[in-house]
Amino acid sequence: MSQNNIRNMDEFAALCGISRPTISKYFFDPNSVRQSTRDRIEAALKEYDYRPNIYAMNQNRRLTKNIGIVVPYLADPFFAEIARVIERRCIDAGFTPTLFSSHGDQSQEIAILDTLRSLRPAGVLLAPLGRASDKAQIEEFCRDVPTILFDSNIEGVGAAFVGSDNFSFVSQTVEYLSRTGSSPCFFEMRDPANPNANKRRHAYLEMMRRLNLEPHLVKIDGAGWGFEEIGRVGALKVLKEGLLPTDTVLCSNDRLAIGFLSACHELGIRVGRDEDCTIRLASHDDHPYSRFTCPSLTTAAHDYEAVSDHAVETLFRLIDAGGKLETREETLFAARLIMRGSA
Amino acid sequence: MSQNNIRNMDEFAALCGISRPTISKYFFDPNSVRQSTRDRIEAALKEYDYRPNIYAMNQNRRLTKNIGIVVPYLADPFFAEIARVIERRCIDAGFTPTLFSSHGDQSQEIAILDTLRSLRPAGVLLAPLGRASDKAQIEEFCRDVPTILFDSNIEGVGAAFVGSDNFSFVSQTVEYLSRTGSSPCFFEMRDPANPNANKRRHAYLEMMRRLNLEPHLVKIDGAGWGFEEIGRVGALKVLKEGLLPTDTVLCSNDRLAIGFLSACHELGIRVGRDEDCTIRLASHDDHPYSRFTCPSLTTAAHDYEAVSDHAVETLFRLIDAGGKLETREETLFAARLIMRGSA
DNA sequence: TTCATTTGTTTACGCGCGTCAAAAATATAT
DNA sequence: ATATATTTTTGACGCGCGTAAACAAATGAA
Repeated sequence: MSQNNIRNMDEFAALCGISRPTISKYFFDPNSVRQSTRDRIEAALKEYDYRPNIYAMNQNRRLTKNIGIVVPYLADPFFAEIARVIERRCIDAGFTPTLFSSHGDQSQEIAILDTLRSLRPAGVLLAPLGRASDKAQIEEFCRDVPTILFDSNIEGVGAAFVGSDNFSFVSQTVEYLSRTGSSPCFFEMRDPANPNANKRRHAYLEMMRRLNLEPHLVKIDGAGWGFEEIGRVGALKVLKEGLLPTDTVLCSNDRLAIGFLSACHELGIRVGRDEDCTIRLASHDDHPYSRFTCPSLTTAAHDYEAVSDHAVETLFRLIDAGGKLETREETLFAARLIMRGSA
Repeated sequence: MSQNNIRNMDEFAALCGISRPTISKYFFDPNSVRQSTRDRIEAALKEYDYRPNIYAMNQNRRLTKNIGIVVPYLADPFFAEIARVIERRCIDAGFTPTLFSSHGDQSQEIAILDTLRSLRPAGVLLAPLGRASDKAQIEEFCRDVPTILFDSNIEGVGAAFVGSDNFSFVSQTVEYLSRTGSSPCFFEMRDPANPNANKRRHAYLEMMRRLNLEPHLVKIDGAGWGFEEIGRVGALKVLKEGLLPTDTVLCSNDRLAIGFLSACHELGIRVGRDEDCTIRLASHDDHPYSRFTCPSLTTAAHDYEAVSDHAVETLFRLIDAGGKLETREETLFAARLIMRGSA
């Protein structure tokens, strides 16, 4: 690769022997020029190592190739993992994804939307904070920027929602636990930040009703995104005070369950399905660490790939359609029960 | 806030009653204009909600206000956490941070550097992959872009390095374990991806020499960034085959230890310092989950805040100095021993 | 008041690229 | 070969802002 310092597209076009508007077209969409032309450009690209100035490009383009990815809490490996998959898909499709984390904080989420506005992205994949979100602000943002919501839904907001089917999660765990032992109580935060938590509670109640079993909700205190600690403290209290109505516990999510397991260990309570165990524990999400807890967690797994893929594909359709979809689609993917040591 | 659609800085300047060059100055540095002028601009800003076009801004600025943050593996909450702190500091200082994860992959790390070049950032905070990094490429990048390395050092590359003092980590754990029970063997990957792992091994050997104890290295197979699984499989093998030379194990890092604990649980081996336990286990990093393992992990904690703060401060100094520091600084922060249930 | 210093204004140019319209060149089909 | 469709070229303008120089105004101390 020769070390020619090419300053701008004009110079590169001259070296290619191709006009600048054609080069410009190529960089917006390599398929928009004839194959022979494309080959010549790409040959020159290899030789001269020119890259267009992204700022000058984006200043005048109707539509940038940027895509914003917003997750509520990146220190949760679940979101890190889903962000990774989404990022990959965007890059493969020729877009430039930028990752943002709200870090569990409303003002940060709003600040991110503000930043995203001035980035003028082609589209945004947004997993809202949930209850903590400023819904009016998100709604306004979605009116201006083509946005797909994922993970956590806000009714009527955004062009589509892609997530997991909470009933599928809970029905499988409840059915499994009830069939293989005593029926579960439901362990959750009193004021869950995430709307999925509410859906899971309803699913639990509905499943227990269908199975003709008595439901028990165990609600613990705590706020914020430190779910493990909230689960641990809540479990300690419940266990010490003997408030657990059954010997089978279904946690709303894996991170609470991780805290629950920690509390059990502290108190010398054995968890699992062996004879010497006094509690069975299951939960939902198939968090990346749930395989490594002691005992490993029986849980219901998200279809990460399906959610990521469908969210991205929907966004691409939305972008192609010019930012508007006829109807707001809601797509939910079923869970897969993962049986491990804890129940 | 009136809904005046302000198209550009000219219009906003007119509404302010202030010339455009002054407005331009203000947006580059609000302190560069007189207080009374600043007040007038900010009053107008409140009223009219104008935001300059970032693409037009960055196209012509000598220096953008962008800062790149690159971590090797974002699904590791350790990096997510440090990235969060760094991000915050950059925003507070008036910069626009952008977060990238190499996802444990060399080609992605190179692609990120490529992207960063065209972003023309004021500076970059880079935590390299380590052994998997293409050092020549990173070196070349650092020649062009003001860069601070953190977490994982590459000798002589970048304007400075900020990280943790591995000897401080290992000396404290080795000393503690030796003092309170039998001396530890060192459990690690055969070919660690991260240079810190090598430093920790050397520190272990050196400490054992100083304490006049016989060192034992237990090396396990495995590649990639799935440390928990590598640790679990490695521990299963070592435990089943009775290859453990002592009943006290010091893991190179917490994620391996999490896998080790998982293996112990599978085999019914109790870990901790109680009388009925057969193994003591400790490690390094104070991973966000190490508090919630069963038993909770005795470990040596990074000074997250200190590392983040110093890395950011060094970068700001570097930017102020025009991208060059007289000498390449290496700053290492000591660890803090966290005694928990596992040892 | 006077003068030096800081701060803001005016005017003008340029950055690198998107985009448009009309003309020219090339490819494809008949 | 001719006609038609597709692609590229030419030439030109504009985007929104950074920046520079010369000048004017405000400030502040003596």
